[in-house]
Amino acid sequence: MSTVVTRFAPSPTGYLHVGGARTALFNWLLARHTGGKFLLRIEDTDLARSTEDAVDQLLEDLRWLGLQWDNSELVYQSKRLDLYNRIIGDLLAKGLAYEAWETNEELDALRKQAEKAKRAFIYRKRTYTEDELKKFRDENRPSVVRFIMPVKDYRFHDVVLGKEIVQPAPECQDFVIRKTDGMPTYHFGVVVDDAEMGITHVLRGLEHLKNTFNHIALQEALGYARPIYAHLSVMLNPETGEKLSKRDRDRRIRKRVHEWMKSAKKTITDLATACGIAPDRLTDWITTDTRQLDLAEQPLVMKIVGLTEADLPEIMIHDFRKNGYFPEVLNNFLALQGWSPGGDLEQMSMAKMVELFSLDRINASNPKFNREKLQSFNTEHAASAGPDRLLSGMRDYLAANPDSPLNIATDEQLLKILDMKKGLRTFRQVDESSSFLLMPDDKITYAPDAVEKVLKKNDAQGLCALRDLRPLLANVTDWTSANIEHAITAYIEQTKLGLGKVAQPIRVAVSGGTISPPIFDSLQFMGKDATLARIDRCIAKVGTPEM
RNA sequence: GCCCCCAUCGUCUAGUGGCCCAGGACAGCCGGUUCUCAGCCGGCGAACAGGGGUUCGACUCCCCUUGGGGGUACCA
Repeated sequence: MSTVVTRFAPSPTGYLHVGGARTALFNWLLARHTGGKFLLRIEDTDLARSTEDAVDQLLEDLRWLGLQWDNSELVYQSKRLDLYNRIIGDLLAKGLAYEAWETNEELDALRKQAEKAKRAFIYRKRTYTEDELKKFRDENRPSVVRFIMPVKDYRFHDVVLGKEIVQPAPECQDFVIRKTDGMPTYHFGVVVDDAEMGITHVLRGLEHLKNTFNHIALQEALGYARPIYAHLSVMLNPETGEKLSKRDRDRRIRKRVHEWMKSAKKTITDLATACGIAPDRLTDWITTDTRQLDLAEQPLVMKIVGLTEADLPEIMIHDFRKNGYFPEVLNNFLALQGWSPGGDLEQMSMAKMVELFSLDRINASNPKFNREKLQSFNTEHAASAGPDRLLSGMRDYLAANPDSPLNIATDEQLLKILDMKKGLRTFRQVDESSSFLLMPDDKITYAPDAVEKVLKKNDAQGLCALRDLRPLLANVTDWTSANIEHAITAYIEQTKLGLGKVAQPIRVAVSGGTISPPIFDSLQFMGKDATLARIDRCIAKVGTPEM
């Protein structure tokens, strides 16, 4: 009985994305379920795209999710070139691989030609003439190393698909194993490292299905054991129906910018001046679909066109953290994208998932990622979580959102706010609806539509109520929620106004908007002086002379 | 173009030939509760893509069509 060894092998090109996180989760679950090991390897063979920052972000996200890996020393492919070169040298010496000199342009031309002839492009070993070889060397043309893929049928059993996948002999081709820059290709790196690390189960995205044949051929040539393969479905964006991608956020902003220009009758130049980004840069971005705003530019543009963080689709794990989800809920939800324990069970702890996880209950069809259900899970989890978990969750959210006014709150204050916001969906929602409680007075801005609707409408009825209420509240000696309620209820009975007609003006005066925790509790939280000061300030700012 | 994978309510799914005129969850709709947002309570509508087989019997097995997705790199 050999133990299970799984791995997650991301390439460090940015924050961890949901698809990757699900792959990591499944590998982690399998390892934990079987008492095996879960290893982490960094596939940084693409020199142009890999960064050290990205590695840090990746590790941070994985830790946040609680997917702890078991290798104390991270495996970086970029640090293993000696090993790869030794093996490639052997392959070359044995005549199982060879150098090839075609340029990208030549290969492109061949591919186009094949497509025109309606057949697949297959690369097989070419013999170069002595003259050609001399010419290549003379002009110092860089070469790649290609593996001679033995021409035969390849087959393997896939656990998720539950069947044998076959590649017929005519589709075999000699693929590149070392690039001109001296780095191994993905195919070569995975095969060598999976074998070296003793990986027994490879769970990875479906986009790798056809790569598996290359990997098998290499394993056979190198005398490696074949791991068990399980290819996971790809998660789809419900809006586009395509693979979830980091680009989706940019798309959303782009769409909104178009709407904004149309409805507000603005141009891209207006946008550029408003957000302080060079007009050329923005024009280039808006006219070229493949261009993306970088992380620093996004918020500037979003602010102008009226988009908030919460409006963008979360794609990166970091986005979910910033938007105030529990990591355990995200894991639970991600697990359900393609796996089910069977029956009606959906909401589970990590421990329960570990207990119930099994490969043969993984689905092969591609799920569309549906945020509403995730939100609902988060809501229910928050409702059943104890104060400690809520507080630590809130603290974690605040750490990811250093600009929130709630960062100055004490634990006691946070606990009170959390208690007032029972029924919360996300921590961001708590933040957005409660941060006025801890903001300095002069940071409160009054939302124009709230002022209009709640204070000024009907001959400024709301504002009048505020003026009436001001002395009544000043008379409350013991400033508790219950006493405040008494005072206000008395006023309601006397004036025959509904509670809504009175509570809303106070809410606007105190928070600037129409959303807050229950109003009496909010006033108690702020204290008498702060409450009266805000009411005065509101009357002064909003009150009209003719009143 | 070529190769491959997939197919149950709008979405995620349960269902492994009779337990299913198909169950759950989210979303939706209707009603109730409430000072706002949320929440909560009660109710409703909603699917086996189509066509052939196999079988006493198909959501479940096979084939075709259609639809969706992925790959087609010196990216992983």
